[in-house]
Amino acid sequence: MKYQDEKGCMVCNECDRKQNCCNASCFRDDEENIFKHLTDEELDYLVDKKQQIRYKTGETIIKQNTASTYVICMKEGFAKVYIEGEKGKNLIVKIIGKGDFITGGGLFNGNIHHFTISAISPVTCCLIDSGRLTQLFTQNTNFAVELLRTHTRQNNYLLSRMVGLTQKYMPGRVAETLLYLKNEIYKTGKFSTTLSRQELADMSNMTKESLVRILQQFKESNIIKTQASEIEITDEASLINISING
Amino acid sequence: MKYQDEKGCMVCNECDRKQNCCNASCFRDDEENIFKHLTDEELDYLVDKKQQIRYKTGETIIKQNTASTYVICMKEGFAKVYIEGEKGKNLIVKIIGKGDFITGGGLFNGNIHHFTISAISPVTCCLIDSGRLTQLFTQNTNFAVELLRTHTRQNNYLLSRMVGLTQKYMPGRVAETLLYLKNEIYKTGKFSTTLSRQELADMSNMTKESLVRILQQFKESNIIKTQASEIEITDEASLINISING
DNA sequence: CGAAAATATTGATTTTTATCAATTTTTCAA
DNA sequence: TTGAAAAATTGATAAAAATCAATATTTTCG
Repeated sequence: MKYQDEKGCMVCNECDRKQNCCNASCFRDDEENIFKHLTDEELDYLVDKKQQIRYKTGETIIKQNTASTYVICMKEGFAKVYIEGEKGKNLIVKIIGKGDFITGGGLFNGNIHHFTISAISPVTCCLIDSGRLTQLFTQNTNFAVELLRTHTRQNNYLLSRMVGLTQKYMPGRVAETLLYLKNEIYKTGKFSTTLSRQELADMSNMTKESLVRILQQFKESNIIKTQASEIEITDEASLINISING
Repeated sequence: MKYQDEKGCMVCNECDRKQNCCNASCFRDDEENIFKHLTDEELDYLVDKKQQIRYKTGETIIKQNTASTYVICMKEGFAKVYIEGEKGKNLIVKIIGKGDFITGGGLFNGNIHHFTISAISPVTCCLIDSGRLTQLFTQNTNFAVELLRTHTRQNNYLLSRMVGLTQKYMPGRVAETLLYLKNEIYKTGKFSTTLSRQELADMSNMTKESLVRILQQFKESNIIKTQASEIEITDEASLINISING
C-alpha cells in the first residue's frame, strides 16, 4: 500500500520509504557516497523533498556551455558525460550511474557547465540546488573535505585519461574502454550495452569504422566475443596487456 | 643593510622584509593568490619561516608516483608539470610560474603525486606541509572555498586541454601552444623561451620533427618569426583562427 | 509481420603523423 | 676561442588512422 504525502511523494506504508522524490533516504545506501558525512537534517535541507526527474534514453540532462544551478545525483540508469568539440566530434569523458554525482565544473565558479550529460538508458536522478550545496560546504567540514577529495580524484582521473588518449595506439585505447566498462560500469566481463559503436568510438577517440575494425581484431584473437550489443571479455589478461603496452 | 634573524632568514633593515625564507610576505603581492583569505597568523603557521628552495634548470622538483607531503608554491622562475607515459613519451600538462600553486593530486588522497614537476629555468619556491594546508582548509571556510575553486578550474582546464589534444590536427595544436605561451606564461607576443623543441612538442602531443615542420609552415605564412630560442607571433589573428579550426 | 530507417560492417583509398637517417646549427665547457 | 656534444632541421619512407563508398545487419514502428 502506498499513500501520497504533502509534497506529492509516494510513501510506502510498509517500509515508510518515499519512492518518487529525493530525500535523505536516497543517499544512504552506500558508504562510498559523498553525502555520508551529512546529518539527516542537512540532507533534507539539500534535497528538500524534490520530485525525482526521469529522462528517456537520448535525452539531454545538462547542456554544455549553459549555466545551471543544479548538481546532478544519479539514482537509476546510466548517462554519458561528454564534450562537444568542433566539427561535431564528441569526446565521452566518462559514464555515470547510480550514486554518481556531478558538480559540473561550475561550483564556486559561475555555474557554467563545461560538458553535456545525456541519458544512455532511462535515467532517474535528483537535481540538487548548488547554492544549498555550497552552503553545506561552508558549514560541514567533513563534507567539504569529501567534496574536495572528489575533485582531486576527478583531476587524477582526467590526467590518466589524457595520457591514455594521447599516447596509445587504437588497440590500446579500445582495450582501455572495454576494461573501463567491465570494471567501473557493468562490473562483469559479459555485458549488454546500450552504447552504440559510435559512442564506444567517442570514448576511445577514434572513428566508428576504426573501432569496429579493432573489435574485429580482438574477436579474431579470441580476446572478446561480440553479438550485436553484447560484449564478452574472454581473455582479460591479454586485454590488460594491450591496454598497457598498446 | 641586511641582518640574519633567528631562523637564518636575511631581513632587510630598510623595508623589514625577509628575503630568503618563506613567510607571510611571500604571498601578499597578488590579489589572485589563493592565500589571500588567510590571516597573517595562518600564513605564518602554513610556512613556518622555512627556507626557500632553489632548483637549477632541469632539476626535478616533484617526481611522479612518489608520495610527498609537500605542496609547492612558486616564487620565481618556471617549471613544467608533465606526465611521464610509457615508452618515454612525456605530456606537458602546463607550465607554472610565480605565484602558482600545485597540490599534486594527493590532497586528502594519499599524498601520491601523479605527475613530475621539473625546473625549465632557475626556480625558487616554498615547500608547504600539506598537513598544515588541510588543517587550514578545515578551519578557514573562505580558504576552503578558494581551494575548491582552484580544483574546479583545474578540472575545466584539463577538459578543454583534452579536447584540444585529441580533436585537432597538428597545426591547431601548435597554434594553441604558442597562444598559451603568449597569454599565460610570457604575457608578450615576442618571447625567448627556455623550452626546447622537444618540450614544445611534448606540450602539443607530437614528435619534435613534426613540431619543427609546423613552425616552419607558420614562418613561411608569416604568422611567426623564429630565431633560435626566440619566437615572435606576428599574425595573432591567423594563429587564433588555426587554433580554433585546425 | 515487414518495410523503412538507423546502425554496423567491410573494403579501397587518402590523409595525417611518426620514424629513421643525414645534415646543420647551437650550446657549452675545456 | 674552439671543438665536441646536444639540439634543431630537413628529407625520404613507413605506419597509423581517417575518409568515402558500398553492403549487411539490426531496430523501429505502422
